[in-house]
Amino acid sequence: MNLRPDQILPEQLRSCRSCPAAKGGICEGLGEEELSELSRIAHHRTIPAGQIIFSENEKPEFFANILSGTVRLTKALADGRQQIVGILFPPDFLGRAHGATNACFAEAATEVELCCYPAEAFRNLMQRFPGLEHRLYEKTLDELDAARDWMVLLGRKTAREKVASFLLVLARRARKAGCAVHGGDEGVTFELPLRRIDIADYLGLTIETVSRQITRLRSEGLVTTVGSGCMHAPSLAALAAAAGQDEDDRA
Amino acid sequence: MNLRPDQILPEQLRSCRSCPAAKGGICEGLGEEELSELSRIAHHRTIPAGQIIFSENEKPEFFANILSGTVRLTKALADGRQQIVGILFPPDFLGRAHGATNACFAEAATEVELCCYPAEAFRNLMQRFPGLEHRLYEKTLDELDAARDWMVLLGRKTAREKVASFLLVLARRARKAGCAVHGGDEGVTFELPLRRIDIADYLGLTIETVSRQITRLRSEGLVTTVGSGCMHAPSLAALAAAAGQDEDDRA
DNA sequence: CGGGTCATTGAACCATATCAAGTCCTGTGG
DNA sequence: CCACAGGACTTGATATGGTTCAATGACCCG
Repeated sequence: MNLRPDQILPEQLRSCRSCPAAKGGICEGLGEEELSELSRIAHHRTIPAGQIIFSENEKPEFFANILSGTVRLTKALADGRQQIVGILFPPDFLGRAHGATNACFAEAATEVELCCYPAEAFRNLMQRFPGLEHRLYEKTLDELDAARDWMVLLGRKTAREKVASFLLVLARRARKAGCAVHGGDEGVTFELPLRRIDIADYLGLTIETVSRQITRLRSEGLVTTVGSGCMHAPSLAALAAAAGQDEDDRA
Repeated sequence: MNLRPDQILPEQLRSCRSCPAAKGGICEGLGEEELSELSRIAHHRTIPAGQIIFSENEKPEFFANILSGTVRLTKALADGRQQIVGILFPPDFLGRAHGATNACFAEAATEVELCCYPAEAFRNLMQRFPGLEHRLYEKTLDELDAARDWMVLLGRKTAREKVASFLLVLARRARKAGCAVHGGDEGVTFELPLRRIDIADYLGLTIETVSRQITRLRSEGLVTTVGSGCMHAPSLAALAAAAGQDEDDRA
């Protein structure tokens, strides 16, 4: 299965052109040379739902772009209490590009497709191409902003606001993905890529409380259930109000 | 007061050599040229306790190294609820080096000394010197780790564990600053740079709960009060246990 | 149809918030 | 030096939002 570079390269580069993670991913804006070198060390991998992608305190073996699916980043206390500290969607980057060990667990919340780069080779490329490191830095700043928004949620929001905030994040993502340009406040239908237990671990609640609050938001007409694993929000503005959001906050 | 570069440079560079933020700061490991260019655009500033250093959603005018004092980064909900999303000490870097606006408020928790760089000039230097951006990226990754550790605290820890965790952070910092190499678990004396209200906003609690938990930890012998604004922890291991820490966790 | 997982609902409890006094500092002016 | 004013902190009593424990319901897959 080991192809020589000249055999594998054209195929890989072709796939880069149609990559779902090209827009917004770390590859965006890279030059021909960077992209070609990146594609040379890349390989795709599919990971079934529920599987651990890498573990905390482990030496990282690879970094990856997420091509499809949802990844949850978790940390746990000694007695088993868990907190989800990040959710990654395409075209997010997975892995801590510097440092000796992973800072948290990464698990496939759904089936996940990755475009993986061996750690050693990727770090070499980063040293050679400041533009690549620059893209990663920007992505990390965005992750830091998201983490801090979540700290506000965890520390200061009520259960209802927490659940509404979570649904709002999903709804906004879905709207952006559907790239609806209409500025109005029309409804959005979106998938729930997480089970109740994951939502609870993300929001610092119990599954029972999450369930009750979803029921409540439903009874208030802020969301409706569309079959299993799918919801519809008639008004993002109303949902944002329930989330205690700072108006224009994009989180 | 405007000096020509050849006049200001030697003085500035000399002060860089004895800079309290040199060890661990972004300047560490930079070459002569980088350092000299950085020093050329730098100016020092002292900010009294309680003053806002910059505001959320504002275009950043400068970035800075913290030379002394404590800075709190805060976010607020529309109705006034507040959450501290980060605490910065020397030699941390203050500011979001990319992006159009500040992501949160920065306030001087104590009197603060800064080494400021005008935003525009600093970003130019970053483009020219990948090594500088690399240092900043590493620092940002550390901040992200810290933010995620704090998410676990906010989402999953009890009030007692939260307060113990906070005191543990301060104690570990003080120990490291005193650079005690003795591996044993001796006591540490440290300052409390935050008032109760700040501690509460950092831990997602009320001041009353913070006060009660400190009283409780004191009565349990885990800490003692040393005058005003100073505490002593006889055993970091015991404090870590009360913090529900993952043993070797350095946060 | 049966067994498993996931989600919902109900009832009781408890940790933390809230409301309300008090106490301890610290600086200031007489 | 004392009196006292204001802020920061502590302590107490009560309320409550969210957890816990337990049962039930919905769905999927074999």
